[in-house]
Amino acid sequence: MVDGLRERKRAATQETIERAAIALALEHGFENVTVDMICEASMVSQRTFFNYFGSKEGVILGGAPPLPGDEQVRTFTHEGGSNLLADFLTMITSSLLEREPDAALFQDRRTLIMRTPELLMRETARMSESEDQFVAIILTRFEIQGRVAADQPELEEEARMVVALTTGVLQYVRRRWVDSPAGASTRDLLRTSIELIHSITNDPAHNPKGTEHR
Amino acid sequence: MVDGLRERKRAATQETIERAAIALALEHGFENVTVDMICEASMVSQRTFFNYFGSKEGVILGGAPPLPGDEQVRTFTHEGGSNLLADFLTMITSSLLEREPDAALFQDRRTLIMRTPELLMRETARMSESEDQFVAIILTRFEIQGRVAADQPELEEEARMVVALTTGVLQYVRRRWVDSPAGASTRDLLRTSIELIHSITNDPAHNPKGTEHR
DNA sequence: TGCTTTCATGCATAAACTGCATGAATGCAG
DNA sequence: CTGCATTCATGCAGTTTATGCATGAAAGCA
Repeated sequence: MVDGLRERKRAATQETIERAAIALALEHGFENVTVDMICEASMVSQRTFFNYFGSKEGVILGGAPPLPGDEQVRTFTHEGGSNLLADFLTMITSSLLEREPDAALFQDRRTLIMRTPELLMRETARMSESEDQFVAIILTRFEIQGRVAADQPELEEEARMVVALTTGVLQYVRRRWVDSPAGASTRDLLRTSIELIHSITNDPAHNPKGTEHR
Repeated sequence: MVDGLRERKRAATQETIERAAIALALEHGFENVTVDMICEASMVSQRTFFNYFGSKEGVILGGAPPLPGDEQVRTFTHEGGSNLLADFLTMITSSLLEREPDAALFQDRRTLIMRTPELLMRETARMSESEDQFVAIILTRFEIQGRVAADQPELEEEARMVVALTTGVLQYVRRRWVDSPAGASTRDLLRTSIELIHSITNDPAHNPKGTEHR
């Protein structure tokens, strides 16, 4: 008795609705799809749709906020290198790229979010809502690295700034994601982005040495 | 003939609605105020409200996106120091603090936006929509500083990263704005923020440690 | 077999918007 | 100041997202 019949039915219904919604939105554009259209395609009542997802955006964004998994957090806190921002950014992007059971559905979902400003904005907002949890993760890393909380407030401020900076950089990374060839390496993109940040913040003279990318 | 009667009436109506909306939202909270309430308070029809502002959010955010004025842009492009990010951040925050005719109304509006996540999100989104204009401003500064467009693409990438970073830092700055004493100096806040960024990104070992394979 | 919990649905309603028609106010000749 | 064109405020009907409530059916369980 792994699953009750109820749970299985519930999961099936949810998946049906999600697939219908994503397919419709990919075809007509998110804003041109009504909840009624999704309901008809997935053969549920409108009320059931809202019981499951709460909003039209919810069905595309998925139920849970994109938080990193336990192992990703562990890697970040315990095996971090010398570059805090880079490591954190790596963890976040990993969690964004974490795939669900169905890889194709995952891709469709990401495509849809990327091409719909409103959805992108919502996803960003959702991540900001998790700010406190991110801060906690970073503080854990500080502790493990021996940066004790003699001055907890300062450490927390630093952590919050890291989260804020990451939010910004993510905007940049996402833009590069959408209008870059499908197979482009995320790691390369992150590396060049980090370098760019350094060249911006590491001035004063800002001397572009032989930094050739691509 | 400075103003036609029409223009004056129009301006008066707009102001009446804005004041009513902001006052109501400050008192009851933005989400607890309906458009109908605003309309009743300002004695216009609902249709007129939407003719003026297009949306419930619009009446709080104001008509125009918060873009820096010409003089602010000039200061940024011509009298910039060695710190690109700091200068740009300064320009943006200045434009956010630029006051309209009525200073009190301006303050109310800011307070309201700061304490309402949804409005804050919208304002952020609005600013992101102006990304291209910001990039153009930064590129102008590059040009004036002699960084010629031998490699335009790289310069543009750098500019976009600056805008992205600024978007992130703004989140941090705004949070400090809301829960800090009213008289706190914006300049000090910016300075400490910039220092924080440097201490985060200035790690000596700029060594892109090879992380796991994906 | 009966009882409880869960679930899908219908119904009513709120609230944000939009399109369209219309009459009134304003601007502008003549 | 008179007639015409433009602009404007409004009413009205309709769409869409979203919520609360009641109800009967299905699933779990004793």
